[in-house]
Amino acid sequence: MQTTGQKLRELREKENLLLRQVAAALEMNTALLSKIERDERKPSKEQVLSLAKYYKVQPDDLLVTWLSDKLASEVKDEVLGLKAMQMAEKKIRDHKSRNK
Amino acid sequence: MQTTGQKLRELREKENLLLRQVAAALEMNTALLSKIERDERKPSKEQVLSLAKYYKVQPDDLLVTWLSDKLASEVKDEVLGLKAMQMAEKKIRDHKSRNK
DNA sequence: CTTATATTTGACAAGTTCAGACAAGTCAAA
DNA sequence: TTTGACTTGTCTGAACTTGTCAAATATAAG
Repeated sequence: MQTTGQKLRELREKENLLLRQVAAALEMNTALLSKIERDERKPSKEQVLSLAKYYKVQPDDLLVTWLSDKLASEVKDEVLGLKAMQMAEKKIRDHKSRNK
Repeated sequence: MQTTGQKLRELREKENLLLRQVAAALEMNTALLSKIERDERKPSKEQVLSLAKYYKVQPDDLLVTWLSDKLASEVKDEVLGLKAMQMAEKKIRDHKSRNK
């Protein structure tokens, strides 16, 4: 199961691109991109979308991973994390069916 | 499906207690407790535990709800929220089995 | 009505968090 | 030992949050 950072690094390496190159194309700092790829900084939604566009991949794939990173990090130290995830899932389902 | 605030309000009303009383017992501001019960402020973990103790209920019940509130709010405006929740759930499971 | 009490609201000060920048560091290849 | 790629440590400003206070509103009772 991959993180956003891992996916981004794979994408970049598959294309044989340098951090410098990608960073420049997206007008972002090289060190920052390095940190993002190593999950030391969380990219913004906009950054994820820009990167998906740049690498020409489905934005949704990256976005789901990115969101799941945020969720997982929220409960990573919590014993009750899994139970909470399941309850949250129900809440989302309910919330959705309410807008139908 | 209830929020932490809703549960707390139910608990208090079941005991016929005033905001003022509960707040005083926990050394917290009345306005703050009011906001927490209406989900206008998110209680800290410590506050949730204090409240559980005060009302003499299973801390875990409240804690799971509290955590799930945080998770749900993280994805509430996201179309891909549900998919992300499911991926996050896998991540948690993996993470757990790794510590076995 | 008037008063008393409970709760809510809005605005703000203080505190916390974190992305992003920069400079210095490591590492590998040549 | 120089060069280029990436990483690391540190700092700052901006955005967000929390808790408090004072004022507003609601509710009940006389």
